[in-house]
Amino acid sequence: MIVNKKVIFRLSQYRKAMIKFRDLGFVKVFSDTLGEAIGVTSVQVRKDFSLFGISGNKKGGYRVDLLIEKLQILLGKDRFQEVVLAGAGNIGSALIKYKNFENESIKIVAGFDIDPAKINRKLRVPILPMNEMGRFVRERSIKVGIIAVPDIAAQEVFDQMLACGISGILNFAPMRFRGADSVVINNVNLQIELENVIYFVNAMQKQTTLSHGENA
Amino acid sequence: MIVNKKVIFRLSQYRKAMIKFRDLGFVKVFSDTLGEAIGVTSVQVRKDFSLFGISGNKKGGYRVDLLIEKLQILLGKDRFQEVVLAGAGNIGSALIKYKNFENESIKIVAGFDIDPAKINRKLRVPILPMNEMGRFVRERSIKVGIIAVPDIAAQEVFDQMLACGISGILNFAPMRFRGADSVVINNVNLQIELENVIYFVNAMQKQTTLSHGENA
DNA sequence: GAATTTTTGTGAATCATTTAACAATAGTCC
DNA sequence: GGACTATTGTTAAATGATTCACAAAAATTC
Repeated sequence: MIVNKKVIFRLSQYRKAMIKFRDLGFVKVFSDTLGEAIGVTSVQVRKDFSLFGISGNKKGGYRVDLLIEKLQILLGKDRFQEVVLAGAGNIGSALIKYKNFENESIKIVAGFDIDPAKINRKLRVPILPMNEMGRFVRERSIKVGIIAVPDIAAQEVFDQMLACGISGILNFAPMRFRGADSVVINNVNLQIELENVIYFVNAMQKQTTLSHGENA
Repeated sequence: MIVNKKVIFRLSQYRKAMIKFRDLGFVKVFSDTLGEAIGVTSVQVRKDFSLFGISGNKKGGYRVDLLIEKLQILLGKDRFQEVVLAGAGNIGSALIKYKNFENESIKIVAGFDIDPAKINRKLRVPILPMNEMGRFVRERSIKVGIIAVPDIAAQEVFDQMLACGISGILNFAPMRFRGADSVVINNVNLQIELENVIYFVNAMQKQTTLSHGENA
């Protein structure tokens, strides 16, 4: 089955909302409640679910526990997912310290950096030299990596990750990789995200100014 | 004109690519070169440009300098954009230290936090008490804020930001805000991004396993 | 237990985005 | 300077995503 990223993104959101509902004591939930929780229509919810063979009960909605379980399995949250991180700079370190991951069965098991000053094998999440990444990843058959190195270094780190069998990457370097077919890449470009906000804020302001102008 | 987020996102990418081309000494660039640089078709590039009245020359492509200038203006990069940040935790601090912003005429002018231990007015980007945010933002007529506080605190910070005139938000808290109409919000949900990568990696692996099974 | 209500699930319709097709035109070659 | 080529800009077609409309079924009411 070919599904697009957005659908899976919504599944994650559904899951999160469902957990909130469960913690509030809900036993059942309807597609419109769930939709409202994440900002989509009830039809969207049902369409998404039908794609994965998730079904509810006419008039009875969806059972919270069963739904969560199905989403967990779909999203691979039934077991810990080990992830490595390249680049122990600002963002890299922030991610390592980011608590939410561990609650969510994602574990950054090691960071890697070229800077010898950053190496520290004693940490809960050790920071190891870049050149040990290959062996580490292969030994543990890790499949997912985070790239948080400066863009100059990113392509090389990317190549190394591919070479040692990583097939999914969360990338914070503001660039596009060569040889990126057959790998899953999610790019997070903070600068562009912020630029985007700024554009729309400015556009709104122009809009307002214009309207005022028209009234004057 | 109503444009969607993705188009503006691409404009940012075009701009970045163009700057790279300029630095490489290019004087002109064609839509297919530019498209390839960011991973879209040449038609997409021209369509996007035509939306904003950016035109090139038949057979001659686009002049690098003029194109950059137009994109700069469109994206509000012709002047510094001041931004405040709420939450000086892991991600907040990383953002404050993030060098790329300043090169790109985005300036985080202050961080705000409730934790007294984090307050430091002497820093290049001072960390101030949360309750000073309103006045600060109003005095400087800042329009864009970053939310990097834990999700429990996020709604309140959001309300405060709106109250003091902020109309665009980059949000790192994994949640949806109440009363979010008439504000631009870009959500960055690191957990979901990673979860997404994990899903597709797992899906790929299942795919492979299945195919092998079929062959056996 | 029939009628009514509520909610799911889905095929068709709409809406949005991307790609294809091609005319227009500027430059290049001979 | 006429023929040829490369590239833009745009209209139309195709594809993709979302919403509408409604049938089916379960629960509730009378």
